[in-house]
Amino acid sequence: MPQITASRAGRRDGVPIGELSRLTGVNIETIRYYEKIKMLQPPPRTEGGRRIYGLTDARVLAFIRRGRELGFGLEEIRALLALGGPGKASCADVRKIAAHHLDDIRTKIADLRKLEKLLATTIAQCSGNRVPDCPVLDILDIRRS
Amino acid sequence: MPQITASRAGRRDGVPIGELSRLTGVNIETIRYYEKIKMLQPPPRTEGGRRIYGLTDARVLAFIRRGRELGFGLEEIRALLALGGPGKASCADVRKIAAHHLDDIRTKIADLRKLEKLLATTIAQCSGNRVPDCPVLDILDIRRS
DNA sequence: CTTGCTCCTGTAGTCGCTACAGGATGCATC
DNA sequence: GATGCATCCTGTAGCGACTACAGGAGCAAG
Repeated sequence: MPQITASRAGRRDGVPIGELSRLTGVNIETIRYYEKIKMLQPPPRTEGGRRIYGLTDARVLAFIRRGRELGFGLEEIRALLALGGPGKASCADVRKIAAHHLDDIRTKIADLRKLEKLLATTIAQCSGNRVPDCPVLDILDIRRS
Repeated sequence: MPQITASRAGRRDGVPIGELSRLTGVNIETIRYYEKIKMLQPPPRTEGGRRIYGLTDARVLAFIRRGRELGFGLEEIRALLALGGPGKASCADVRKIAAHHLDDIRTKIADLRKLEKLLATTIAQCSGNRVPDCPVLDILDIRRS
């Protein structure tokens, strides 16, 4: 079998941090940061002290990255990893986290939409001339709004 | 006469920081923070060293607060204050800052809407049962997405 | 004069990174 | 085997916009 005689966790040919960074699109410093805050397990090292990563690390890191892209906080992602991890995931728990996050997103969208409308109509009223009463400053100023 | 001979800038009856905080809805620590980063002029002090604020401070602070509520960054607000300040404001400049900010808001809304759709449809597919393949974990996992 | 509130300065923590400084390692080439 | 250069290491400080102390001083009422 060409399969692996691993030192620890099924890992031969590891990649150094720079290549993991390229593979996953996550910055090198960010990877080390994730290790520091325990989002990632500390990988084994070379004799010289350099980190060596395997497939599992790449997948976990990609998972984290995707979660961040979806706007999850690191703590939420940590929870999702724990749920998805040792196979004992209850889908309902995962769903709960995601649903909560969806609520947050919807609230943010609603807030931003209000802002957008207010700003857009205000800017539309602004001629761009040098006018003593600027509508944009007006909505900012308590005296008039 | 019980009246006060104002020390500096036409200011009688000043209020202490706690009252300014109540008046404007801005946290005390935040007010001091604004002073430190020079969003606010350092106010005069009592003999004992306590800050005394006047009307102008309250208006500026309210302006900043409103700007923050509208999602402007402190640097943008600083610029707006400078423009609106000594009466020499060109409305076009104000408009430019606001329009740029509006662009940002619209971009954020668009991004969040994409996220919302993706998450919402994914969560909808989730039964909540203990299923080996959780759709929510699936979109996070590189293997399937 | 004591109680209790407000206020003071200064520092450190939040979140999720990013950007150094000042070295050590590893690999290819001569 | 020496050299050069890319990559890596640790540790610390910075970003934005605050918030949260710690440890002390001021001040008004009873």
